[in-house]
Amino acid sequence: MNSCAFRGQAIFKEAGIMKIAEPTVERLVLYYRLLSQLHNEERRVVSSQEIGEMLGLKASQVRKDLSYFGEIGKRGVGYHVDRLYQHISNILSPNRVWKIALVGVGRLGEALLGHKALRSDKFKLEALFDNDPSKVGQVICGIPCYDSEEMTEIIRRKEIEVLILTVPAGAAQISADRAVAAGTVKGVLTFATTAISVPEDVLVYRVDISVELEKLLFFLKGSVA
Amino acid sequence: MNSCAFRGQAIFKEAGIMKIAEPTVERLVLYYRLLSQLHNEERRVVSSQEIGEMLGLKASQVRKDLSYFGEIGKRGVGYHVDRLYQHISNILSPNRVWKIALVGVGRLGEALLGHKALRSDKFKLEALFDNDPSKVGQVICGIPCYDSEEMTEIIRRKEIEVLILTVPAGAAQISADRAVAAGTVKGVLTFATTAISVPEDVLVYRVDISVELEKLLFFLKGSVA
DNA sequence: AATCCCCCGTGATTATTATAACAAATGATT
DNA sequence: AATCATTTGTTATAATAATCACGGGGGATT
Ligand SMILES: NC(=O)c1ccc[n+]([C@@H]2O[C@H](COP(=O)([O-])OP(=O)(O)OC[C@H]3O[C@@H](n4cnc5c(N)ncnc54)[C@H](O)[C@@H]3O)[C@@H](O)[C@H]2O)c1
Ligand SMILES: NC(=O)c1ccc[n+]([C@@H]2O[C@H](COP(=O)([O-])OP(=O)(O)OC[C@H]3O[C@@H](n4cnc5c(N)ncnc54)[C@H](O)[C@@H]3O)[C@@H](O)[C@H]2O)c1
Repeated sequence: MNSCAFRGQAIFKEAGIMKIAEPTVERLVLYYRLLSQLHNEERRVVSSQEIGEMLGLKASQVRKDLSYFGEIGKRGVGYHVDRLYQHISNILSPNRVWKIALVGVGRLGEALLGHKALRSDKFKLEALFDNDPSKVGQVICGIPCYDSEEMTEIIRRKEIEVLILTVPAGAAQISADRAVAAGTVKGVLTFATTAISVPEDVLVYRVDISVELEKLLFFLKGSVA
Repeated sequence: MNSCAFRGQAIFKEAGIMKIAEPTVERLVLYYRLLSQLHNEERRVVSSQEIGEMLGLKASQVRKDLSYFGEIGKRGVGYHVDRLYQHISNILSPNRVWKIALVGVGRLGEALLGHKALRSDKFKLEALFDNDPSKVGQVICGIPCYDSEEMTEIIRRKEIEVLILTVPAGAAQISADRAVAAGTVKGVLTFATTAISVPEDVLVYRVDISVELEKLLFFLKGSVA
């Protein structure tokens, strides 16, 4: 089963190629988490209605998302928890273990290092980079920290494919440039509060905490008298 | 100028009520940051084309977003940097200084505390909450940390309106419940990797780092051979 | 086995968001 | 002043995403 980035409702394509919309992938991860929980609770079946209530989604949305991958539920009954869990797990599982690196071992970088989000069997964190002499050369959370000046060379040598950027805004572009120059980087997850420009074939995802807070406050302004 | 949360393209309403789509608000924050930078560089004018190039957006998107708030640009010329900066600042500025609290002073909570995202004149961080005895009673980054058992009472007394949730997933719902019980909370920004359920009139924004990483990996799988 | 209520899968519809296209305005140039 | 190259504001259109609505299994119950 192949898949690729796509803006639009998920559709089956003749050639066996499946294109899944980003909002659907996001919800698949939520379904996966929920199923994991239900699995642990030894729950046997669950309906789209129930999934929707637990995640704050419409039942029809849940059914549509799940139906993109074949008829996995049972009419009149619901979805078999373990089967659906395994199914979504297959969909989300990568076809390889990605090699990743984190640039900027500051407050946020260290928080990430300590968190389970970076302990996944989908990737292996192979290197850290920083320009702070007190960090370079250290082994932090079991991962060696290198000088960011050597980034291009080390990323190329280690064949790092994914970059997590937790450097200050001013260092984001130069860090991205150094990493991309290695030629191995396929994707970047950036937390910097600035836009970065990379070659077209590098996929960038941005997590912008300040923006989310601003949006919350903006819409609060309108909803409250 | 009033505004409220709304799913759909921004429209002027007769009554002077303006409804702005969330994607537009998100980009407004990006425009604001960029304008701040251009302002510091003493740039005088900028075109929608240039803004778009710097932020990775189409010029037509930029013009559309900016036009919701009246004719602020000058045809044949572009947008006057300082004027647009001030204008967006007005749009984004709250009609009050929000009182906020942060629950869960762990790795992520502390990273946020140290970051400028929580040093804004749009809100005042009034309280921290944790259930770790080594944190309760301390003053962390200048903010007092209270026992999470006392949350309802303290939030009510301090009239906290916005909550930042950085507790483990298992503590997210109980924390939200305790806070909401105070009756003063209007909005929540949660980083927990779980859904929380709150009354309809409480606005929830979620930042889910693991989900973003999962999405990146999923779409990498499809884009790479 | 007939009846009933349940609940999935899916095509149709609606809602939302992005892009394109162009008239109108602006300042520069001749 | 007329012409021209620009660049906005805005309407029209396209693209994307969510929801509805219903056909059709599925199993329990009588
Ligand atoms: N901390 C937060 O809660 C938070 C919230 C929102 C956004 N962010 C964003 O995340 C990023 C990191 O924030 P932070 O709070 O961890 O900052 P920080 O200052 O604590 O850490 C930044 C790290 O990057 C390193 N660094 C600086 N320049 C570098 C370079 N050229 N190459 C390699 N490393 C370099 C520094 O030595 C430091 O270790 C920033 O862009 C920030 O805007 C952070
Ligand atoms: N650290 C990260 O980079 C990261 C990444 C993605 C998601 N998250 C999410 O953010 C949240 C916090 O993560 P973290 O890494 O900071 O965890 P952490 O364990 O470092 O911190 C959690 C804090 O919450 C406190 N706490 C626990 N139960 C509490 C309760 N009932 N009331 C009040 N406080 C309580 C703990 O004492 C601790 O100080 C989690 O939901 C996590 O999934 C964190």
